[in-house]
Amino acid sequence: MPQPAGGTVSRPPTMADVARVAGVSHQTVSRVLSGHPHVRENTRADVLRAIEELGYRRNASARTLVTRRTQILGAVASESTLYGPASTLAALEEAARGAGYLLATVALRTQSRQTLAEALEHLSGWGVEGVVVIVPQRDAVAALGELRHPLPLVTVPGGHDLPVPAVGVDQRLGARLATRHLLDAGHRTVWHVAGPQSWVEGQARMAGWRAELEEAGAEVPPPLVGDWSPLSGYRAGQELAGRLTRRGGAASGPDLTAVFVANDQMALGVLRAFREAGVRVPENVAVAGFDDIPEAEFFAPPLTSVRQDFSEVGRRSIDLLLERVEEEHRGGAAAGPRAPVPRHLVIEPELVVRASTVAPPA
Amino acid sequence: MPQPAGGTVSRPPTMADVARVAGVSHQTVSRVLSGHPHVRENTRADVLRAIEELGYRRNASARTLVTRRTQILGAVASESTLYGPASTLAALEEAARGAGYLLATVALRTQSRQTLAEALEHLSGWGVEGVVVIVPQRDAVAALGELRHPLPLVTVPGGHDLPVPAVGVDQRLGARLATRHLLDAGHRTVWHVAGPQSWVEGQARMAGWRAELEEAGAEVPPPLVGDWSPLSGYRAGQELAGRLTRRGGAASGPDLTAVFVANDQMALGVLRAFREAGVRVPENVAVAGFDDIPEAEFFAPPLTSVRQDFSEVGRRSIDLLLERVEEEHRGGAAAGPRAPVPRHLVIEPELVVRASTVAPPA
DNA sequence: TGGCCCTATGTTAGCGCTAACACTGACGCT
DNA sequence: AGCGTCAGTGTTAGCGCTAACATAGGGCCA
Repeated sequence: MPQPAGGTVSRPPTMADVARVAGVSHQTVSRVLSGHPHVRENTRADVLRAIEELGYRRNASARTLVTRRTQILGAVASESTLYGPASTLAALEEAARGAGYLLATVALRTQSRQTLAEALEHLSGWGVEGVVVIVPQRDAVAALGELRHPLPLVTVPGGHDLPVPAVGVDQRLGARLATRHLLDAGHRTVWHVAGPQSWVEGQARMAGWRAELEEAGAEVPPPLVGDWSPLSGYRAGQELAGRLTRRGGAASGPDLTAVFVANDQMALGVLRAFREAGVRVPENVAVAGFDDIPEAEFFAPPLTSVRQDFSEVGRRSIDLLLERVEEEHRGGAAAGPRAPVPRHLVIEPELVVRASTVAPPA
Repeated sequence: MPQPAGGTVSRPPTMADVARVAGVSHQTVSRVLSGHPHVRENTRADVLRAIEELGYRRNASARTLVTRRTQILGAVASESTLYGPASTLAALEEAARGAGYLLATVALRTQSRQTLAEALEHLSGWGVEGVVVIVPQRDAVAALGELRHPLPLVTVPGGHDLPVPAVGVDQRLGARLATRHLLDAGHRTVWHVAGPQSWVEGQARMAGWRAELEEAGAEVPPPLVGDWSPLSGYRAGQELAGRLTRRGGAASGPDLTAVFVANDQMALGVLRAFREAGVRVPENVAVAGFDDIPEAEFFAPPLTSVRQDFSEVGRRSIDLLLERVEEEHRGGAAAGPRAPVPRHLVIEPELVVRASTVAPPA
C-alpha cells in the first residue's frame, strides 16, 4: 500500500493535493470520485493515479457538512446477548454496510421512555439518518409511541399499531404451526408454557396457540407463564409433572400429553423437570419450543422448535429504513401528506420437527 | 419539548441563529457550549435560553471538520451471537457512550486478513478514532498482525505478542481454577474436552489445565478436542463414556473420574452423552465447564463453571483505547518514540461451584 | 460563417463550526 | 495620569468538500 510521499508526517492529503498532483482542479477530483459522467477517460486515470499515489481518502465530515448526509444508521437494542437480538443486530450491520452505511449501536439495559429517548438523542447527536429499534417488550413499544422523535424509525418486531413501519417474524403463525403439529400428531389438546405477557412475542405466541386450539375445537388448558429463563421453565415443568403424577385428582384439567413452550430456554427447563419426575419425552408428553437456538438440536431429546430467520429480518429492516430515509430526503421539508400506512413486513417462520414431539420408531 | 419557531419547516437552527436570538456573537455561543471559562453568567443564561427556545443542536460534522475529532469508536467482531462476544460488545457500547463516544460496530462472518482489512477500511471511512477488535481466533490475530493499520487498536482477548494493547480474562487461570477445584475434591487426575486449538481461548484453557496437572504431579490424560458446539461435546462425551464402560481394557488410560470441558455448550453435550450411557454426574464423573452462560445453572445437573466478567472487559478496553487515542492526539504527527510496551490488561475469572462437581449430601 | 448545443473543465461560494487574534473597558499598580 | 493586565466579547479565517454557475472549445446545422 503506497504511503504518503515525503518524510514529514503531516496532515492527510486533501482533494486539493490530489488535484495538484493530477494537474486538474479539485472539482474534477470530486467529479471522478462521485462518478460524474462528463470526465474524460484520460483525466479520470490521472486523478485515480494521483489518489493512489497519495493514499488519498475523502473526508467524510466535509462531505457531510455540505450534503447533509452522514451515511450513518443507528440500532437500539436491549437484551442484546440473547440469540434473537444478537442475530438481528449482526444482520442489520451487514445489510447497512452493504448499502454503504455505517451502523452505530446502542445497547440498553432496559427500555423505558427515558432510556429510549436518551438513546435516540445520543444517536442524533451524530446525525444518524435513521434508526432501527429492537423493542421486544410491550412497555417499550408504548414508550416509543410517546416519543414522537423526528428521526425515521423502523421497529423490530412489529405487531403494534404505532405509526412506525416494522419488520418481524410472524409469531402467531409460528405458535400455530407448533400447536397444529402437536394436534396433528393425535394429541387431544396442547398445554402452553408462555413467555412474559409483557413481551410482544410472549403475547403473540400465546394468542397463536389459543387461536389454533379454538379453531380445532380443542379444550384450552390454563397457560403457565414463565419469564423466558430456564429456571421459570423448570418451575412450570414441575407444576405440569405434578399434575401428571397425582393422576387420581379430578381437578387435573385437560389431557396433558403435549406442551408448547414459548421459547427454547424454558423448554430446556421443562425437559429437566420432566426427566427428574420420570416423565418421558416424547413417550409420555411431547414438547415443542420456539426460536430454534443452535443448542436446541442437542437437548435431551432434541427439541422440535420454530425457526426464525433473523438475517432476513435484518435485511428487510434496513431496506425499509432506507426507503423511509430516501423519502425524507426527496420529500424534504416541504413534505406532502405523510406516508398513509406505515408498512409492516412479516417474515414466515418454519417448524423444525425433532425427537421431542415424535416417538422414535419402535 | 420546544419546537423550532415559525410555521415554515426549514433547516435546523445554526449557531448563528442562536447568536441572533441571544444577542451575542456565534463565538460566544460556541464558548458556552464548550464550557469556556470567560463567559459572564448573564450571557451564558441568555445563550442557554436561546438554545432551548430554538431547539438548537450542535452540528457534529462542522465540529469534526475543524477539530479533527469524530468522537466515534469502532468495534469489529465475529461470532457475535455467542454469549461472550455479544456481552463484550454491549459493554463496549455502554462504556463508549459513557465517555461521550458513538460506537460503530462491524459484524464479520469470518475474520481473514481480507475481511479484517475491509472492516477497518470501512470504519476509517467515517473517521473512527480507534477500534476494539474482538479476535477470538489465532488466525485472526495473525491476520491482524500483518495489517499495520494506522488506527489506534485494542484487541480482545489478549494473550498474543502483537504490538497492540489488549484486554482479556485470564483463561489459563480460569482453567487452573477449575482443574485445581477437581483435584482438591480428591480426583487423581482430570480429563479435558478442549476447544479448537485454533482459538486463543481454546489453547489457553488447555495450557492452563495441563500446567495445573503437571504442577500437581498428576498424570496428564490425552485431551479430546471439540469445536465449542454441543454436538462436539456430545461426541467427546460418548468417547469418554466408552472408556468407562469397557472397564476391563488395559488401554483405558488414567482414572476417569473428572472432566474439565472448555466451554459450557460442549459440557451440555458431555452431560447428555453421559446420561445416555448411564454415567452419573457427579457420582461417577465430575464435570466442570467454562463461561458460566446463564443456562449453566439449569443444566442437569447444574454445571460448575468459570465465570468471566465481560462488562469489565468492555470497560477496560474502552479505557485503554481512549488512552491510545489521546496519546495519538497529544503526541500528534511529531510523534516521539512509540509507546514502548503495549499494555495487556488481565481480568481475573471466578469459579462458580455447582452440583456437577459436588456430590449431593447423602 | 454564425449560432447553437453539448462536453469537459475551472471558479466561486458556501455548509456550520472552532481557533486565533483583536478589541473594549474595568481595575490596580506605580 | 499612564500603563499593564485580564475578563469578556467580537471579527476573521479557514477546516475539506460539493453545488451552482462560468468558461472554453469542438461539432453540427442552416
